[in-house]
Amino acid sequence: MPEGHSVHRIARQFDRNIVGRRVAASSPQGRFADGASILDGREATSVRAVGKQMFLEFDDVWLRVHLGMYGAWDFAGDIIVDPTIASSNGRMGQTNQRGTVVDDDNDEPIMDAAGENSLSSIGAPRRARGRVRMSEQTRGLEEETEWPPPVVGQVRLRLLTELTCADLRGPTACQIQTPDEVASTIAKLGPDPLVDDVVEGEERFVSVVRRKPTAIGLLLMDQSVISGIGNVYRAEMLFRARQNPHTPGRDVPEEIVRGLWRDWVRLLAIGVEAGQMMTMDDLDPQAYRAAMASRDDRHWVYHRAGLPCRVCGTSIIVEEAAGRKLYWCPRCQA
DNA sequence: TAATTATGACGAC
DNA sequence: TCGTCCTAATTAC
Repeated sequence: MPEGHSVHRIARQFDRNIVGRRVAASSPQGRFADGASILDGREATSVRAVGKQMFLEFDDVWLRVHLGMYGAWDFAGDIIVDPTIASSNGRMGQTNQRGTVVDDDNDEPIMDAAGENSLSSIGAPRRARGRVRMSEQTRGLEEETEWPPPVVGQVRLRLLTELTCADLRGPTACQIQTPDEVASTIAKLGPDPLVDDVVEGEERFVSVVRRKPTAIGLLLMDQSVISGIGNVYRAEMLFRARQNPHTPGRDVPEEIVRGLWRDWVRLLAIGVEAGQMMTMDDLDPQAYRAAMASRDDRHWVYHRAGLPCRVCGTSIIVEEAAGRKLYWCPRCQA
């Protein structure tokens, strides 16, 4: 599910609700029993997101989590909500003070603990009043009577504070790291606009891409070249730049490469604030609303194989590239 | 009930 | 380039 924007949002949830608190850690599923026992009873001291990975610090012990293709964190309990997170769903500038929801596949509907969806206030985040549960299945918050919440499905790791429960399932990576190991993991990653200086990041990205014979469509997905881009953003960014995915990096004009980086800076920031991958922001508001209303209609090319290109009408094509589906318009991106 | 799918990444050839 | 791992929802039969 997650590309970079989701991971930064999840890190903010940890910052609000877990950091600064002691946790009871367990592995209901059993596959992270050793790691959980190391974390159990410790206080979370900080959290970092870099690209698609999150690092949660417990003093000198770090937890590294990579959600992979279908990993997810579910939060339950009394949850302090980041006002900027809560202000998504087309209601930018408003603050839902009672609750929010984690990513579902494509967006994050907002509801509060009472099932309403229109609370608004500006200011510091407040604690949810009732006991609530956020999940992807329910797409909202619902009253929770049991505490701690019953374990549902394959929970690799459960972190429980007095108020909050965070359940991790399906991660592709979940491990304990030393500070050195964290540093080494991060050192292997390409620039992340929300972590690195954007000017330095641009230079790093441009110099690598402009040296490589590898197709630009592959380079954008390469986490050592640029952090946080996944299959959806890859396809959308290439369309926005009208770039052929097969052009070798070194043959892509420098200004286009710089444009790709700057587009990622913009899209990531928007994605983090909005809680969804907004890649059609250059559409006019009405067309945009119409596009967003339909679930299958919110991208330029992603998941649109066989459908007419929104710009030129040509059939969007899909091909397999390094085991992933690559969507693009053969005419606009000739 | 089984097959298919997914916004990822790794290691073996 | 292929197989493999991780999980759950959706679709097909």
